[in-house]
Amino acid sequence: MEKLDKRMEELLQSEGDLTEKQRNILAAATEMFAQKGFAATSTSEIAKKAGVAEGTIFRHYKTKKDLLLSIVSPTMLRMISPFILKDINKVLNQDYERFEDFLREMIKNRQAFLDNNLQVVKVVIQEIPFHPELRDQFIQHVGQKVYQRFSETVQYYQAKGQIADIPPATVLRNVSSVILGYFATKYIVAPVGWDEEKEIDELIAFLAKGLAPE
Amino acid sequence: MEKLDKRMEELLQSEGDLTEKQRNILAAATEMFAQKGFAATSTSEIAKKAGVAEGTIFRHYKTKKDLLLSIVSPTMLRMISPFILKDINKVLNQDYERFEDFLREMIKNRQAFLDNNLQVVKVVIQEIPFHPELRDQFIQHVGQKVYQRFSETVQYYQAKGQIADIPPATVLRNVSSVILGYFATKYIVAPVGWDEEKEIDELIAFLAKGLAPE
Amino acid sequence: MEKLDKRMEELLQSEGDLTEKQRNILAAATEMFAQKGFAATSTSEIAKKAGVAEGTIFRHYKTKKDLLLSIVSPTMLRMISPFILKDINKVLNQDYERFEDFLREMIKNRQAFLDNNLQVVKVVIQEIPFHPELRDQFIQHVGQKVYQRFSETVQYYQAKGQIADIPPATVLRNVSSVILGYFATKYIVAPVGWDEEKEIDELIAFLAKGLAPE
Amino acid sequence: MEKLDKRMEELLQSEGDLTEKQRNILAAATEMFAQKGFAATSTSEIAKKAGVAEGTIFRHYKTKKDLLLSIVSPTMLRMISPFILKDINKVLNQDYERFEDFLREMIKNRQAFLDNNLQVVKVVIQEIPFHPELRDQFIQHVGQKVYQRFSETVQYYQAKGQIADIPPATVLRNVSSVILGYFATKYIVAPVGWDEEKEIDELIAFLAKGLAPE
DNA sequence: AATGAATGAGTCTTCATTCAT
DNA sequence: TATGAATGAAGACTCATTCAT
Repeated sequence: MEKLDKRMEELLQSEGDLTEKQRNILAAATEMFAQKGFAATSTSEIAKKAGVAEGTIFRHYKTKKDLLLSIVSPTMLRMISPFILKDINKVLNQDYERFEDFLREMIKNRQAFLDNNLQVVKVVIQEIPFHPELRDQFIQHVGQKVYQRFSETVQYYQAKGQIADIPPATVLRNVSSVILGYFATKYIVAPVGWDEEKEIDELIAFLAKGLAPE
Repeated sequence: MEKLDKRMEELLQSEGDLTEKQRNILAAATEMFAQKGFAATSTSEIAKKAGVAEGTIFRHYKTKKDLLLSIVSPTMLRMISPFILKDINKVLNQDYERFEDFLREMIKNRQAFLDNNLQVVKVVIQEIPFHPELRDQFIQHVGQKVYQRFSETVQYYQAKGQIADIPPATVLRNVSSVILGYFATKYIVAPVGWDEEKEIDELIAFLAKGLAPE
Repeated sequence: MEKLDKRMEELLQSEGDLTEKQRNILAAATEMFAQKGFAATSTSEIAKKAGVAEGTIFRHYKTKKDLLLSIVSPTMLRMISPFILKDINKVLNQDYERFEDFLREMIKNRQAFLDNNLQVVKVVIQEIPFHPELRDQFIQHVGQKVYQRFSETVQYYQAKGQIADIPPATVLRNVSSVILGYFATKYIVAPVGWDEEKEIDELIAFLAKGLAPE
Repeated sequence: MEKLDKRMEELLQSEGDLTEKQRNILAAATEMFAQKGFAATSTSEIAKKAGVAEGTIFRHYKTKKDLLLSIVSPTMLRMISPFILKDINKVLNQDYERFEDFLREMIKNRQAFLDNNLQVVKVVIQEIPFHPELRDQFIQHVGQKVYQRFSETVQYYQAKGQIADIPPATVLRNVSSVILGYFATKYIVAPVGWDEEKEIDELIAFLAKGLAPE
């Protein structure tokens, strides 16, 4: 955990040091990767869109793949940040009387993140299938850290009799599936007349009922 | 619907006419596309793996993209086939007393399909973000046909008092999310000690409870 | 000369034996070669336009180049036929009192030929620069036979005092240049309001005056 | 005319900016195009002969066709330069008492040009039939500018009674045909014992007599 | 630090030609 | 005789990366 935190700090703080050109490169690359995919995007396109010379990209990122990792790795960390930030996590565990409240907070928090990072998240999701290291990184972080923390939370609410006696992994699976389905619908299908409040209420009700003890 | 059926027949039956070389090409391409993605797979790799000359690929598929479409389009149709085959659908609607039974049948049926078509489905899912025509095709078929048929089914069980008064679209979303999450876990995470029967039971119980009227 | 005549007969008569498919192939190839050039025309295009299978072309013509030669060689012979047909030639020499009359007959005769063979002639002219054998063939036939026959004719009219004492080669050059310029203008530039009779009269007058003794 | 001059300046001066590699590419391409034709010359051949990597060609010329145009367009302009350079033209009109003198100057001037640009001119002539844009460019420049300027000159000498009352277009046609025939003989047939002075004298005499009033 | 010209391996695709049917 | 599937070499062009300036 110490090591992870350190690496995360490095990654996240490193973005403070970026020159404007570097930021342009990252922004351009993210946009193109999200749109056409990593493999179908050429470094010359990125350079053009970023307004820099092609050589400049390779001064900052040794290879094209390096550029991808520089985008994807910190994002993956930020995706799961609520689960690895100890302080916040403690709060989560104890601040919310009911599992529903915890869920609602979680959704709101991640929603805010998505609103600001839609493209990068798209890149992460789209590229994971093609890059084993990314997959490993993802499994290691999400599967390990998130599962661990989430389990504790679930057990907490199970102890309070709010969740049925189901394996925490199954709870995690169902909760994530439903929330992901919600986000996917909102951000990809983008239906007209989408009533956010009502949708979230229904979603939480569905989850709570489905997970409640008989 | 007639037109769709016809096109489907064409697509699906066309696979009967395939020469052995064509089948090799499709198999090799599917495998590589699933593994490395369309854009990162070269036609020379495909040719080598298929045991044919590179030129042979282009005799059968005008472009590399054409080859992708020849893999993906029929698969998309087969993915949703239970929803567009009138007869099966009727059966589904009426044969199952309880919504749970309908769900169980559905899951079994699609599971069998996945068991035989895992790779192609992987290609479909992975490539959709990068090819607008695929997305359109998908939305048109799934969003239209599946939604429509599924809605009828949902309303049928709502009338029987087994499903709460939720918009069918929301029911569809939650059901698909949970089932997809189940498949994703099974096929991607592939956890050790996976007890299929028990998982399906839990999954159906979760859905049924979550969707049941208060 | 005997050999030439024989080869010519072979070439020209051989066209009688052609099957319909062969004729289609020759016609299609001629059209495409005239339009896009030999090197830029593919055998598959020719096959398609001729309505035959690609293999069929190679059954009749061993190589693509062979097909070109089958078009070009007989045409080259027909282009210069008035000079190698002994009988006609004799007539030419003696039937026309004045050089002008000879020229007029010549132009009319070649014009008729061009009207029927414009495309093939186009191919001949366009491809000669790229195929040394064609150039050689051309020089041998035109440079040898035509020059020889035309020289006799010129000398005949020089003896009659109608042409100045210029080397026959120079006369040939100027006469051909002017006639070619005339045809080029007519067939390529194709100016509106082209009065054929008047143009020919002027052309002959120009040549006659230019070549006349002081 | 202003626009043309500008474009010409651009085209011609642009050749000053060429790097050595670019010059090598142009030289190699010209040589190969002249010898085998545009369509039959591969970019890899050009690269090899120019001593550069194949990619380098495409850094300077977006397509192979672009490379052709970069060779052909400025050459076409230089071919007709005596007719579009106002100052020279004025001189031509007035410096020469007799049409013969004008012709002699013209021939000498163009001969010098040909001596230095034989290959490029070959390319222009050989490729025009296959590239409509080239043909259009040629017709527009030669047909328009040259015809116009030459007409004025012809009318000048007609007014002086040196040329018969023939349409200037016809004069232009005959003069160009004969001069082209002269150049073709000199550069293509390249006969032994060619006496340049004598040939030009005869040629001019032929033209002058042929065009003189009765 | 930034450039952009240069590279050559690699891309998709087309080609002329062959051969089993 | 005619077909058209199959070939693999070659085509034009693009790519990620390097390096001298």
